[in-house]
Amino acid sequence: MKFMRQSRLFGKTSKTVSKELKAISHKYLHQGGFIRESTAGRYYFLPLGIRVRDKVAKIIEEEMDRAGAQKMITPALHPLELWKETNRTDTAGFELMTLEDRRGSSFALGGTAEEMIVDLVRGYNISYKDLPFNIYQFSSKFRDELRARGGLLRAREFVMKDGYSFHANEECFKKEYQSMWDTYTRIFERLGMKSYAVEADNGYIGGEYCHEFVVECEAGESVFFVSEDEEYIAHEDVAKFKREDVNSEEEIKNLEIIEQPEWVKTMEDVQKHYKLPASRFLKNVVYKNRISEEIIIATIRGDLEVNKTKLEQVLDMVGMLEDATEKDLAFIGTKTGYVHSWGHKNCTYIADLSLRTVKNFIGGQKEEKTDSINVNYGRDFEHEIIADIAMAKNGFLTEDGKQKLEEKRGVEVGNIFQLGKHYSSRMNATFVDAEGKENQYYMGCYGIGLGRNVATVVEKHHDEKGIIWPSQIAPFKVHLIGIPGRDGSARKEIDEFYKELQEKGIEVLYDDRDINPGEKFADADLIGCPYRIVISPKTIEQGKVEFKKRAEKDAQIIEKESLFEMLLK
RNA sequence: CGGGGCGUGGUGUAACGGUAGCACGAGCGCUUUGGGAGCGUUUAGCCCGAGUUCGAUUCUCGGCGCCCCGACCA
Repeated sequence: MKFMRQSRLFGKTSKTVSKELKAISHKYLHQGGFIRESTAGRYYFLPLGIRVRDKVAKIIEEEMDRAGAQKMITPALHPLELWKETNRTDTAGFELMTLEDRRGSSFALGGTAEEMIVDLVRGYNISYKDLPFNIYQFSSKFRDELRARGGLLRAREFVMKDGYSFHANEECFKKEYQSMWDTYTRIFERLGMKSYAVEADNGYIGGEYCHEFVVECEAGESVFFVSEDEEYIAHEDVAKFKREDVNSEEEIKNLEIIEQPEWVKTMEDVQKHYKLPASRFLKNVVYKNRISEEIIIATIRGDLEVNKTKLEQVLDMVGMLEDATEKDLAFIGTKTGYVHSWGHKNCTYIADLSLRTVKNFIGGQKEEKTDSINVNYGRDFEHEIIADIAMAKNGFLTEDGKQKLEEKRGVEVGNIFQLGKHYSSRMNATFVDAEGKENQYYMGCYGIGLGRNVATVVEKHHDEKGIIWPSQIAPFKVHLIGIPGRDGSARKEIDEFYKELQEKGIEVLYDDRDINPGEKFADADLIGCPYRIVISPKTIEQGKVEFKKRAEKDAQIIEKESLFEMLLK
């Protein structure tokens, strides 16, 4: 539908909004009559909202098609056995939603569709001649998020475009990865947003590398780091950085156990007590593998934080680590504040690279009244594993030490994953190669959440009065405001003008409601169509129309002809 | 799952151990008509359950739901 009388439109605007809605996109989309809450994280898309979302989907579809991908659709209920094949009933980071049918068959409500697609593909006799291909769908995804937030920014049910590509080998995959990279960049550009392709962690999806496309904005949850030349862009989960030497000029001293007052307990206390910066202390962070129950002690320089994602990757325990409890500490014979950097039994030690940057550490083996000083990594203790398991921070240097890293925050509007043979090997999905041998597929997958993109556009394009939609995804191109005048005499001309816009094929929302002009203007600003046209006795008298861009402050009175010319351009 | 806040007409809110008030909205009438207008009138509400009490919307407990922070995740 290209036109609509506002008096007939389902879904009203509201002047007031609950102060509980904090995200600006949530607020405006609710107030403007685009969405309505059902339960936490599940939303109705009202006529205005679905128009926008459909336009976003259309842009995505156009670009996916242009890249040679093919649209299809999978069922929403996935046989649970498939998820078991890849072990994702255990590792899926979101709580998988499951249900049974009357026969007792178990299903997962699809949260992502790798298993389904691989199951589909492996059911065919596919040869290398059929490869590569990229198949995608738009479908509702169900994720039992621990916490939904920010309206459409993180929902429990949302429509996602997810694509899956199948290849004979890595080289072929890499071309597709690049193609999807370019496709995504174009999509977000067309949606009116600048995106960063951010190196990220694959998480429960699997595979070895991936990129998040992130649009910078305050409401976002993705924290990432950008080098000055923007060559290095990485999510905080994976961001690498240089650990600078803390005190390389210092002489190495002998290890000593010294007395320490009992009030010295926390990191803050020791800094106060020794009057030294945090970087001079050893810090131990304890985790437990929730599946194997193994206790992990990560030792790190006191000024750094342990990066759990990196840690899980290094230990090959993706999605399995949780904070150790007091009970877990008791299991290895200690308690909070008294975890040693060496010597505990029944646990695995791992060191961060930063331990090599400090001479004469303080701490590492703290008892009730004593602590160790002049501890040197490599001399006094050494862990089996030493790796990069630290969080980067704003202002840290890139790995080569040449540039500063700037911390940014944004919304992850899409992602592309290298999956490699993660799924094809676990699910034994093969094709026949040129030599007639069975070979596992090399795969990638590519996702974009529609609602989240709608919300992100609002986060980026609004002012204090409401939304300012980019023309290409606005619910309507033109918001026609009729002011019939005191005696209603202009009504006829306004209706005629409305008809004229329709005949010319211009998308228009016509505010024909019998309310005050001020209310119409306020709603137009809130709804945010890119062009506002006002017809009133005043404009009719001049034989012209009033025209205003939502993004601009002032209106202009122009000839109808030049208006049409501009709108049809 | 941990911490905090909250649950009153469609929306936003107030008060109170005993009668639930206001504003917006919606309906009707009149007026008004270029930035959420006015007057009158009508409409509509205490999340659920248990307990304490003569009496609970109010106090207590439990449940459910919502928002925010964290954990988690994309």
